[in-house]
Amino acid sequence: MALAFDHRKIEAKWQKYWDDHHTFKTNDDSDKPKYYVLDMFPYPSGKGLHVGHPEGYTATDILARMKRMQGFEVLHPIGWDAFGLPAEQYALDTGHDPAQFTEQNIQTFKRQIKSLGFSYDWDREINTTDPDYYKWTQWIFLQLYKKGLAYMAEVPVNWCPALGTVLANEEVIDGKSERGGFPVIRKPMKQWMLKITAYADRLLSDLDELDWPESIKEMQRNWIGRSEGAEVVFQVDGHPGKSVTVFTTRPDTLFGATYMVLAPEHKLVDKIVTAEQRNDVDAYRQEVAAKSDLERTDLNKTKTGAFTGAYALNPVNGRKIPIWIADYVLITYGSGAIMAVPGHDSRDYEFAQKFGLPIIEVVAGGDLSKEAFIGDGKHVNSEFLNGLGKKEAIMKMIAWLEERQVGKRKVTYRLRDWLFSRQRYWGEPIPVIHMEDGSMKPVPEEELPLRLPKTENIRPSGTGESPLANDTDWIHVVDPETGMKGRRETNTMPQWAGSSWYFLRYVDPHNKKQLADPEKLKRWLSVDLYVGGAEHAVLHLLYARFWHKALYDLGVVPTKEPFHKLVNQGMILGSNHEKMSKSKGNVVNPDDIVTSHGADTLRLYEMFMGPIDAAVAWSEKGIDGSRRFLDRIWRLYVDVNGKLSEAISETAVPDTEFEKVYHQTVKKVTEDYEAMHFNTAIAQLMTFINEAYKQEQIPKTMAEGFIQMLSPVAPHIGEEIWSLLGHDQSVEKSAWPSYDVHKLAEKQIEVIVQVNGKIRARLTVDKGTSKEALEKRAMLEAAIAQRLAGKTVKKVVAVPDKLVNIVVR
RNA sequence: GCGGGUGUGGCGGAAUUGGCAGACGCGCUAGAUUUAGGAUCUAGUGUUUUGCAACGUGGGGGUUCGAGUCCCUUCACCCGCACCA
Repeated sequence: MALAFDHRKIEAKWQKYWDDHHTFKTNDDSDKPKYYVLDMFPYPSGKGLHVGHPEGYTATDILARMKRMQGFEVLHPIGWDAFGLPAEQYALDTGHDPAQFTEQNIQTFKRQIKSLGFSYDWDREINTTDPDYYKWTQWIFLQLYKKGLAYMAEVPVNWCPALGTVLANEEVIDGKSERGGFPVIRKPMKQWMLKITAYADRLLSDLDELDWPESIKEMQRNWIGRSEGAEVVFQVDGHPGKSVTVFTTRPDTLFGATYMVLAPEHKLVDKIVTAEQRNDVDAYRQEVAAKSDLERTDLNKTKTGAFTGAYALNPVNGRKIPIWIADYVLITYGSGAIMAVPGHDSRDYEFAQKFGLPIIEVVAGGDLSKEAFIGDGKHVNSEFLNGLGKKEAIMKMIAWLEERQVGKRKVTYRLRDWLFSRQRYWGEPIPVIHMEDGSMKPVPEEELPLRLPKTENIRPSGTGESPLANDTDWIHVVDPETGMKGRRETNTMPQWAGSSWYFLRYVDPHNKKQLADPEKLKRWLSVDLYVGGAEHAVLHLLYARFWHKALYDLGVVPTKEPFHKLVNQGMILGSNHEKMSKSKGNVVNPDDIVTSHGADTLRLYEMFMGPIDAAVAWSEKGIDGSRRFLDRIWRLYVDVNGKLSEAISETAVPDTEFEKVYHQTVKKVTEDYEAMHFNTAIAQLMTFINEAYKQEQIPKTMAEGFIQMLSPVAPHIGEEIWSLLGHDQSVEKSAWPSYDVHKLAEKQIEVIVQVNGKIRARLTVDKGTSKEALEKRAMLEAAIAQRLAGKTVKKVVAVPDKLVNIVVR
């Protein structure tokens, strides 16, 4: 039996030690520089931890542990994002109480996370379903309400019949619910909205300051979807006082507008439709209403529409143009109406072709018999714009419109207000009372938290009322001041509410009086490093930025942005390179690996698999290899009797080669951890061990330095060997090793000699040997002289410490 | 369709500012040790070739003394958005 360490014993021992000694407790009052490193807190699902979780958690843990050793005061917390649909669905399906079921799941997650040895400050654990926590979620909502950022509106919403609730735009993907993949339909309903659009410009422009992956920033930019253009007002012919406002990015093409299109849901349609067209229009609107979002967009390649019989007057030349309705114009964007310029917009072109509407060229350069011309060119058929390019023409047209008050410059966003209410039980109650007289009254702040009542029937009614509507005791209230009767809001908040500010609560998790002490917020914000999955690109990460900015405006938080640096960990795929799923049978359970190989091995392997942000396939052999490396370290340090090996010696004198490798290792590992290049850092640790095996003796200081560098990745074995090295304090309390630049560099360097770019010889020279000397030495090499014989040297390139390249003919 | 990204051995992946392609690990081969091993140690391992050498970073072209790296073009795959006026 080969020597191997007993991971079960060691891991349990050190986990207990850390707990007993509160090794990772953060001190708010220390003078050290701060480092706030955060994981996206998990949603505690019934399935337990997935191998994807430890990837990001290990990455942040390595940084947290290294930074502590480097003298930082580190805030590294964890908690539970525990409200939300999946647990509730499961509870419904199985007859569980969601509160109980969630608590159970949290215990499972906690046990699993603890078994992996992460250095969280467990005294700061939070839970979004805890009334002491959601008190402040509700408090934030009230502040938004008071600022006019939370309002009720009757809007066409995304209604998901299967889930019995409405969903935000961000939660609908390809016409289906993000959770569960159920169909979603459009339905007008009165709902709570948060005015995220008021922050559209700041959410967009402040992205530039963030150290985030470019792809995530780009997704947010696209989601916000700023576009610049103009609003143009068209009078409706024969209906004095009635007008249609359109938004266009190409006001320069106004002379080419040959018809208008309203969204089928547009309010004006009923007022302007002519008697003879009414049947057509009604039939078309019915047809559209029956279509799902998916059918309206994805599947709909051919244009459809109906003529209203009415005409609008083009403000620029008074020309009468027909008004149509068509579902390629969306009621949710701009003003729900467009001016159609078929010559220079491919959608309008397609529509005009199909319905035989006129096409006029106003920008030269294309071939309108084939397709619309989108590009830039000289304007034609456009009176005062003729001869101008696109940019000047746009400016001139806007000036013209503004002068006559028939239009103006306008910026439009694709971003919609955030639909905030859910007709579900398992969420924070919205703290508002609807009074008898129709007014709304916020629940007084001193009455918060407004607790979610315990109730038997949590099934969504399906009518658009929350299950809370069944709880008559809870619902009915009487205003103590006026005696007026009222009814509580029965909708709850979406899952994204609690996660939009949780990183603030970690800073001061037990504060009874405030969301968090402003002084502490000042000390800890913003988050220095935030790691999590890319699936939250436009959900959590956009909502959290919005709330943070609103709180910034209220003076609650001291920074404009919550997360300075963001990193997305990649997905861990099954060994068949497919996404892990039960049905494919390729799921790896972290518990099994912790039992068979140990937590240190799992952590090491997940960091060694590849770059942190890449999707990499799981490999059985790979995890064996990581375990083998730890065994190899153990055998180097520990003898058969479990004592420190005799090879590790205080008096050993290292040879310069080994010394160099050590200093290189300190340099590379320190830099690579900082840059989150964990796979290459580990490769360097392996190189060091390979070299160490070749030594008769290893100086103790180097042996210690190695363990310090290993311990952020493999903390249990790190602590165990550290104590064998004679330390009675955790390795966490030691100072990070440093390297000596002078010991890194060799005095002698190998320089390659190329002839026509091909390597023909190698020279060993003193470091810093001049170009001229290198050239001379190269020419004298036998192998080189041979190749130069009978040829003409055209050019010699010499780069000191690198190479000599001789070009011959 | 639009936007972003990725293509390197049998596999996961390394390669500052253009300067020895393939670090490290897995797998494989051989040897040592062992009663035995799927344990451990040592050596080897891009392809072709007996060798010299030639070829080699998805394909094609270019810039350069020199290209995985820069430019053009093309193909494949992945992710996001998708009638946004």
